[in-house]
Amino acid sequence: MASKQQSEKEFLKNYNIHDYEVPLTSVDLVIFTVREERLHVLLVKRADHPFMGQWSLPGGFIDVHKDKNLEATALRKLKEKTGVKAPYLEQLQGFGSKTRDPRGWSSTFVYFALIPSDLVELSQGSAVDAVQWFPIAQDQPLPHLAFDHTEILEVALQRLYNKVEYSSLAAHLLPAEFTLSELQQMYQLILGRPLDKSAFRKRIKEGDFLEELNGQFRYGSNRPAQLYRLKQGLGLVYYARSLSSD
Amino acid sequence: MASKQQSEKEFLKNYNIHDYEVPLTSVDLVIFTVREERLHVLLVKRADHPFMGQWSLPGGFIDVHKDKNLEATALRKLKEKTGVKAPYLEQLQGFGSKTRDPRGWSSTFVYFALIPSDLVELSQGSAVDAVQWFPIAQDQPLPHLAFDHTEILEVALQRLYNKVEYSSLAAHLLPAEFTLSELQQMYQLILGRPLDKSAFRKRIKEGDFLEELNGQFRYGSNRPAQLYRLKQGLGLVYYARSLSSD
DNA sequence: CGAATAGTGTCTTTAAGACATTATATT
DNA sequence: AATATAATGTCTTAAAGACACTATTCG
Repeated sequence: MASKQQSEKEFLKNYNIHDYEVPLTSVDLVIFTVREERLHVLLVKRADHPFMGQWSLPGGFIDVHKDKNLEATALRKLKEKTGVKAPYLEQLQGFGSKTRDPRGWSSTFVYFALIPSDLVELSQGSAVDAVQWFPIAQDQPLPHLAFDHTEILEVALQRLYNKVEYSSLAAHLLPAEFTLSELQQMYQLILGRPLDKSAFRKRIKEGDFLEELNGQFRYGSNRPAQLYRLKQGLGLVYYARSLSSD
Repeated sequence: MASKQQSEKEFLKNYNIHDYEVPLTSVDLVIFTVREERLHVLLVKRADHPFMGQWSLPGGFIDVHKDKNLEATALRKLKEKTGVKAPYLEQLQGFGSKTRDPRGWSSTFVYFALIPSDLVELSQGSAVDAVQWFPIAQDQPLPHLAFDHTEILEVALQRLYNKVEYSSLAAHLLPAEFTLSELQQMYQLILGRPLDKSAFRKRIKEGDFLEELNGQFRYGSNRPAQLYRLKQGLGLVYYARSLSSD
């Protein structure tokens, strides 16, 4: 153990993390997409112990050589599993306890990602038998998940539902170009309730995070709909007031 | 390395975390209080390398034997430094990178605590020379902090300012019993702007997180003020609308 | 033209801001 | 009574909800 007398340089030369009992630390991801009018979450079947053969959230250990920070680990894992490079990504929360992993004290930094389904190419990673989208729906319960991943997924869903109420978050589940009606449908799908068209559009205009694609429309057997895309480099826009108050 | 053929039990018997290069993992705390009409943050002077002698946020390593989960580590550290057992405590965010600690890849789970100043008894911990409250103010810059703690503190302050706008958070900085005027002053102090008394009170009543202490008043050379306390077991109350929109 | 969805306008409702007024203690 | 702060009431404002109405394309 280091003495107080030595210099910082000397101290670092003698420092060895393996002199201490440390927790396992990993990064896990809750990746959502919407396909076929339904919210889905990405799960992987574990190829190794512990919980071999069970479904779990994608994730893994920090590579102390490759990853420069936590977000880099999350992006690396995301790309391995989905091929998506630039998703909406934010940190959800850390989870850590003595009991969540049979190997011992374990902690994980969980990230929360939204990706438009048109960008996804699922790939089989080296340590997984399978990668699969599972719909989030009452009538279709998810399989039992490894570790505390059922609880983590629940926290992620709450974050999603809440944040959609007062921010532009839902737009990140759509392809790059979309109409206001498509955006409203996305909000409705996630919130599980219809929204008033007029109020919705006033809010979006107020938020000022979309740009009109001049002269570009979505055509159908009706009046064509103006196409929009997200203004670049804006991040999320938050509203002063939540979508509904009761 | 474990083979896929063995049982989970066998696998765990042979598993050794020290076979891998793992990041350092710690828990740090941003502890706020308000004393003498000013927001303060608790800092400790580091007694050991690295950054010996520099001020830093209180924190330390997870004790894999004592701590049952991350929050337990945070509460243990908080109690060691302040004597406070049941503060307002929430997880702020994880921070982790190759460069934040000279010992190597390092990650930390940062917790955010609010404590009423009347409960605090500062104590000198074993690994610190000093524990001290520092005022948060433009005209009084904080010392240069160890690691990335300046950045972490900035994130915590933003969380504080934001959350006070739309929740009952500020009430957790007051002693157990307080008047509505005292509560309003606390909000004003943190937000740095005056609030309208009538609007403020309507909001608090709407939130319904206070209970009147029947017949108990704060006396002065004026009309006595009704005393209130937080309703127990409620957690934070969030408003549908932020305090001000411009 | 009819069907269908896009897009806008008007009135109401809700919660907050501005600000005046009343209430009740001490000195 | 004067003073000080507590507590409440009224009017206005901002943004959302309800809902009707107009616009524009295709078949």
